[in-house]
Amino acid sequence: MTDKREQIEAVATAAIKKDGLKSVSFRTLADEVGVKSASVHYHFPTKSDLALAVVSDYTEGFKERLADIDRRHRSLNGKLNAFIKIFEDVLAEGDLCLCGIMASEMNSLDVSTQNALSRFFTESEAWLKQTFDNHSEEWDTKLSSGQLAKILMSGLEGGLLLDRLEGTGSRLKAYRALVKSLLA
Amino acid sequence: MTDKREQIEAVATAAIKKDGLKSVSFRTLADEVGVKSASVHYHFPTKSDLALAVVSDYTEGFKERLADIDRRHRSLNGKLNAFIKIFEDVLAEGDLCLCGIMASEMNSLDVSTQNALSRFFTESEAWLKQTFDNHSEEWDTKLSSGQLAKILMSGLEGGLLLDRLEGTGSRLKAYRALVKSLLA
DNA sequence: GTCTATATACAGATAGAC
DNA sequence: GTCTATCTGTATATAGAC
Repeated sequence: MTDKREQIEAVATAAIKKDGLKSVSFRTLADEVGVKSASVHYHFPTKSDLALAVVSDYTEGFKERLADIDRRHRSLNGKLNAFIKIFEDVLAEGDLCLCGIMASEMNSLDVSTQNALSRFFTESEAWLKQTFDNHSEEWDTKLSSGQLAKILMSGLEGGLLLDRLEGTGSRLKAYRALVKSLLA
Repeated sequence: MTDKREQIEAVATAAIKKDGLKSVSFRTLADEVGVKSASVHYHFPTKSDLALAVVSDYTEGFKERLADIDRRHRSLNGKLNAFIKIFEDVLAEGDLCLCGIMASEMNSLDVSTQNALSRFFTESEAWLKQTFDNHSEEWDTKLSSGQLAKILMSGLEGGLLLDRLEGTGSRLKAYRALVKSLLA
């Protein structure tokens, strides 16, 4: 069995992706990993500690997936579609992006967690921008690589949010079409 | 002074746009309108009743703004930029779209409220699609009007969510640039 | 590291007086 | 329509034994 602290984080992450940090309690976490709530407080003294740990881990995992994409795909088309597939996989689970749903709870998070969330989005956009820059001969539009990065990141976060309401993936599909229309 | 029920709804709407329905309690609502929580329960027996009322009102108000746009603007460019400005105004208040933030709380809402949220998005997208169709000679892209509608609605919801984290409006600005690039 | 037990606060909701 | 009072459940968090 994995380390208890990691187990708690994993259960918390899964729950937050479904319904946000507010819906997660030390009691429910404790029940799911088979301990008492005081033990969860041992690993994460306050809820803020848990929030920051979960966001940091999620960001690290996301960056690993981006590194995977860089390893596995050579074309801009391949890379962008693999990026979109990350969101489609989240949707298929009935989840949201952990950082997206926590962004909607911004006003009840402490500043360090807010900053960690900001970093998730700016770093993801930085990867997208770099990807466009590295493949400048494969796309053609009046928009800059930085604008395209922001459009894609925002659009996929929003598309996930809206698509989950109905279970269909029509908005994420529309973003696949947008990407296709940008390619030379 | 306005009707108490409307006053409660207004205060609830403002609070939800900041931090979601979960952060709103009958007690805080009561305090803000100067009554006791039991009186709030008189107007809205359960929290679900309040949620549905607030979403319905918000949708109605949003549709009035769309009708205003149709009255005030003749070009596709003017209409789309006015549409984006709705989101920029929400951002300037430090708020989110009420239906966007409640979509992130989907799993703790009852089905009728979930359906009302779905309707908000599909009707907004329907207005966008119709707007593109009514101005077919003013834009030029391989994408369909329906795809453009979904891309814009998702992107603006997501852009608002991400931009609010930092206070800047860079993602919404990128969507202004995207719209510009679509126009013939 | 995990437990029992508890402090304190706040949530949604209702009964019944006025 | 609004009030006081209360029920019941749950939240974060901590003290102290093992």
